[in-house]
Amino acid sequence: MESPREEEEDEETEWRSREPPTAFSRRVAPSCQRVIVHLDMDCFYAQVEMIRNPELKDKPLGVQQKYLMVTCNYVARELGVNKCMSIREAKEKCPQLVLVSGEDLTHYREMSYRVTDLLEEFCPLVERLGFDENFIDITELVEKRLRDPQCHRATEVSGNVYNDQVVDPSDRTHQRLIVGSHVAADIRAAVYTRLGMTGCAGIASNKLLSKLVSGTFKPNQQTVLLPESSGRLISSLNHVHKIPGIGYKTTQRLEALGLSSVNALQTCAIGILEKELGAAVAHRIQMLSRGEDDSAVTPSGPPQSLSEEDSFKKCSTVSDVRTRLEDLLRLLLNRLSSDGRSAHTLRLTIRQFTPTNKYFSRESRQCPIPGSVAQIMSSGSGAVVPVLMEQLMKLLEKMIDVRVPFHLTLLNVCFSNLKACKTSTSSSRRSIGFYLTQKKLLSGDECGAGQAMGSSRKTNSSLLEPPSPSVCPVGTVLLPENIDMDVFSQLPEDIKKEILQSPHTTGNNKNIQTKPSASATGGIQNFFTRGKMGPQVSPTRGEGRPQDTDQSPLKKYLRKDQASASPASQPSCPQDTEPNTGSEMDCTEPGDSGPVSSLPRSIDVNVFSQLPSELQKELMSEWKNQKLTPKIQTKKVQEKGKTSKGQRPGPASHPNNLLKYFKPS
DNA sequence: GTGGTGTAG
DNA sequence: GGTTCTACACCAC
Repeated sequence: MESPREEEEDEETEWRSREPPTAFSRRVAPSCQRVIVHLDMDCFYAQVEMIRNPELKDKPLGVQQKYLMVTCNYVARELGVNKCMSIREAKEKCPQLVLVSGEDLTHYREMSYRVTDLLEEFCPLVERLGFDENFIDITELVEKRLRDPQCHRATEVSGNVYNDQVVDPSDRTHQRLIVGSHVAADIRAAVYTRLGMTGCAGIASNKLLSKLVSGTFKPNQQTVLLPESSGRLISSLNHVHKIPGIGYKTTQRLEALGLSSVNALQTCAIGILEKELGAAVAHRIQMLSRGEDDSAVTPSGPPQSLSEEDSFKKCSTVSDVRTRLEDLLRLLLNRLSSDGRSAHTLRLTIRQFTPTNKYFSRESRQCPIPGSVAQIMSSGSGAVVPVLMEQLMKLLEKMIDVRVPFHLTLLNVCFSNLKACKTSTSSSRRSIGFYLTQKKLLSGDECGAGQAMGSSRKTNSSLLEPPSPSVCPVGTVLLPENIDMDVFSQLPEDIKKEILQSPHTTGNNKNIQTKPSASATGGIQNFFTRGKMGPQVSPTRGEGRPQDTDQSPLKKYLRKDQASASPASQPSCPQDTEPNTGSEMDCTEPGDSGPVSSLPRSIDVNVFSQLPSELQKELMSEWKNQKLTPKIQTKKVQEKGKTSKGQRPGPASHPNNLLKYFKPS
């Protein structure tokens, strides 16, 4: 279920769309004409565990996270165990309870997306709600079946009818829901036969009602709600808190107004609600209390952020924090690599323990990840770990002073602002390549298009449109569509000029200016040149502008420690023989050199091996020939390069290489 | 873009 | 309001 605010916005949009239609108005069928399925997998984590280990099927099974049993199978439920019980209580009630650890969500996440993927085979309008629930708007599918003369027209509902209401096959709305129930049955059958998972479905005319009705017959059943019974369903909720979309805080405020029953909320004067909650929320929740919900089923697409977290009794030393953060980070990097996109924002969230407050609420700090770093990250290389660790520790120090005693009870590391990344070798079905065409807009902020990162569902659809530089206001960058602004902004000025002068830049060059974005001004330099954390901060060598070729971000990432020819025997980071601006970042992971035998010693084999093979070949060729004759190059840039003024350091002499790392078109 | 808040499973 | 590990949206700034 979407948050109330989003749905308010939807409502507003809907309302506007009822005005005389224009080319842009989005006409949505009246809610009674829609057919929405809510699919809720039965005790999802437990089912996944039983599929992984069929021996558990007939045993009472609980899934444990820390000291909590987050879910259990129906065998356990029959023995008195409930989800969210403490482990101790569950064991008391059911000594034979089998417990499996559910802290690693990998398998659940995978199955969750497999379910969503399968649903998308039926219909594109699938919205995820957590790992185990999906909304599917099957209106089109139902209409198609109703129009199809070949299709046998069912007169009976498949599954249960809420309130035992008698269906009227001559009623058009009933017909839709009858057909919808058969579609839902087909969907559930497919989920079972192909994935081995069972679940409950609710079929109704909107998301709210479909969700409410899906739980009325459990497990592994489905229920249709006919419109005449919606009042009864909504009234069956004995408290406003039971209405999806009204959470704890809103409930508190409603109770302060003396409103705890659904009926009280339905009949409350809107002015009173507006005064307490604001007009938008007031309107929204009163609609919900009446069973009305016009919000659209919005396809979720791939996740917009990836995070890993861990909670614990106490973490109070820097070294402990580092260990925990690094564990989380490595997990996250693996996931990012599988995902196939690059992350452009890094966030650290903590929860502090204070004696007075017991649990301090979460707080977080985030920072941008420069494009070039992001590219390396998504390659799956562990080489970025030290760099990111340093950033995480900096973020931590923005929240707490590590020199005085501290007590953390939770750490969360999050990658967000995920963008398509052509260099990915991922074949993941959820990878961005699955969703996007090869065409991609310049990122929204650079275009001034105002595409908030938080609303990338909309961004996703925008990405399917051809690039339209015309939307960029004057004064913004008009770069070739295959150029990553993040990377571009970090280049030396002379290289920027060279690129912009190349015939690739079809726009008006006079308009071109680099955006003084965070990534441009502080981004990569901050990432690479600040010393170690807090009390141990060491003066950095060569802080500031890179001095030579190897100080470019990419070269720095590629360069391995000079002394680590035998990585396994060299766990620490020895001194670099070259000027080093990168603090810890040059301390790369031990790599497997594999067949790559003729790399220059300064190159990290592990990182090298993650590069696209095309680029590997190119680099090898260059190193071998010691000259600039790569097979694949950004020709026009190189041509321009020949005419550019004077010698410039580093990347400028390899503009083609660097350009390979710019975002794909 | 950032950080807090609220909601959800 | 508390107990896990997420994920998303909104909004003020």
